[in-house]
Amino acid sequence: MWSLISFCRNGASSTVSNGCGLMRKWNWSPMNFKNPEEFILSTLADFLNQKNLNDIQPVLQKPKEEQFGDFSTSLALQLAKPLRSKPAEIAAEIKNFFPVQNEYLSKIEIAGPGFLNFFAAVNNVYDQFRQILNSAGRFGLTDLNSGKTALIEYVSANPTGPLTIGHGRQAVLGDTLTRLLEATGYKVQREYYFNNAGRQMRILGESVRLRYLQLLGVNTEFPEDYYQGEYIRDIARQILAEFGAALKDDTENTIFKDRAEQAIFTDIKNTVSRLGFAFDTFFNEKSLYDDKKIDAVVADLRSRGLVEDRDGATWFLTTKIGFEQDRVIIKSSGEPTYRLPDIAYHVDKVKRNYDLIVDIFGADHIATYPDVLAGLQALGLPTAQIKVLIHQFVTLTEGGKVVKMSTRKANFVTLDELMDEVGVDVTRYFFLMRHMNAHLNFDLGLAKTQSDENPVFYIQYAHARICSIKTLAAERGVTYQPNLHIELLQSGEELNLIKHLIQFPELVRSAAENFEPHRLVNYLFDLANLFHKFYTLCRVISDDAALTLARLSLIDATRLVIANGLRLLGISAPEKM
RNA sequence: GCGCCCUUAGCUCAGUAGGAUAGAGCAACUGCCUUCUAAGCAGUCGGUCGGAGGUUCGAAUCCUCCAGGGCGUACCA
Repeated sequence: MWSLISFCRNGASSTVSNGCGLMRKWNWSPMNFKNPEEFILSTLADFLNQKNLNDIQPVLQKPKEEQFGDFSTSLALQLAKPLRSKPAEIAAEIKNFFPVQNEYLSKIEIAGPGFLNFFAAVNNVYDQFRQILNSAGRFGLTDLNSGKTALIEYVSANPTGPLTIGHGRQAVLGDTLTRLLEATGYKVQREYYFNNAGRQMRILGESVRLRYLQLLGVNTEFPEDYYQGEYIRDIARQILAEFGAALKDDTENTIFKDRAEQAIFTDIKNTVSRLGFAFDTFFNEKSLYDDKKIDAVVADLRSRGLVEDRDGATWFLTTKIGFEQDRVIIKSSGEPTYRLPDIAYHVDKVKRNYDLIVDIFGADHIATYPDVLAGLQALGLPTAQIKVLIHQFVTLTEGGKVVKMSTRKANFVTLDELMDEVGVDVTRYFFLMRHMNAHLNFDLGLAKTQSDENPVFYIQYAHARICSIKTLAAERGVTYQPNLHIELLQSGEELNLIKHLIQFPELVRSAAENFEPHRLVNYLFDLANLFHKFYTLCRVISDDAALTLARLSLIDATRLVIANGLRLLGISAPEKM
């Protein structure tokens, strides 16, 4: 696939034409650039500068075809119109603009209608490769956003029942995005927003109370819209064990609700912990009422003429700020709708001054966030730092058939049950492997397969294979030293692997910047593929001592990148399989 | 009706700012284990990128319209 390398010149400027007619090759000084990309982009920018075309941004791509070099640009094609010249002629001019001798490129070719194809100097590739083992566990991390803070809110399910598979996708996405943001330097706080006050929680408490009465032999009806799950009975049983029949006539029921909330939150935290992370803060909606932040938002909006009392309810006049209809924020019953606390919560978040605020919602919440952002803007607060991510739903399939996610126990409705069935690594991998905009088809049959059909193991297997080779090398008394003799790595399989490895930091950066963890999954899959190909064709431990050492460095670097990548995904990197 | 997302191989999906011959996994078929893990590798088969226009030297990608699917469009969260 073609790939965009970089849009900026990273400040590593080369010499600029000085207007005295000197060709830049005379005053070009070496050692200014980290890699060929920077060198090419800088030189292209200088070319454009000389032509007074500074508004054009040169773009580099990575051709998928080896014959088209390591980097390619269609700049000459773009310039054909402004320069009123033929692309091929412009390409030739650009090619001549590059210094003949430089340490970054081995050659430049003009191909097709006017593409410029750049071939990286192999020594430069080796230099970049050495960074992998030199950086070790830190390879792939950048300090791009160091010093910045981020808040990421996700899951945020009210404590009315165990986490479902839908929550699972969000939990894994959120955790992995956190890890990716941290890899670019952010200090990230994971927050879980919940409400233990509203109607749902009242029904929860009542559900437990009714089950408790049933356990006591009271013949009572259990309404259909109450919580049907077996976990309600479990909680009722615990209360029965502790209090006996003492609560039989207690209709106040706060004990039922409180015990239910407590038990369910414990359960949720355990599930999250199994997935491999923990939330830093749990933000209770109730605190917004206690701290009068709800009232403050209404008062503030009212003072701006954006609130009106009508039909016994309080309305947010969103039509005044460009929406099609006004929204009720306080019902005639006196209870706020979800919009009001949502706005107040976001006001609180914004005032906590994070450089980045990420909200992850399921597709069913698509309608809520425009109102929230509009509310913030109406209150004069900034929203540019807020990134709202919407993910599509999960469909469970098995044997090509959709598994209905009903409340019936027999189906895998909870995240815990899914992890019991397929394990944490598979769970995380399947939730991460698709773009979050796409509906996720979770193939239970495939996930359960502990064999070659399961893509998770393909990556892990590469890691385990490498560990096995390293063990064998040690057993045979090979003294391994990192980065020795790597110039001996010259075959196509070896160079393909090396070139893929050195892209890792850029890949991590772009996955984080675009909030797209699935890119890392695809990258690691491709990496494993390149390794397996190398493994098949190149023997690591051989009679050639120098080549053995070189290849040990290559597989060790591969192992490191796989391990670092899997760590970002929260997936284990087993040494044996 | 309106809003957001989706439509790419038989199935599940990639395709990262518009680039060169559209990729992978699964499924089907064929080879490769006396050599560091065959949970692997190599190969065959498979596509009017939902449809129609448009912009461009160049479109799966951008714009418009249409069709199909999902989710919303509450004084539910």
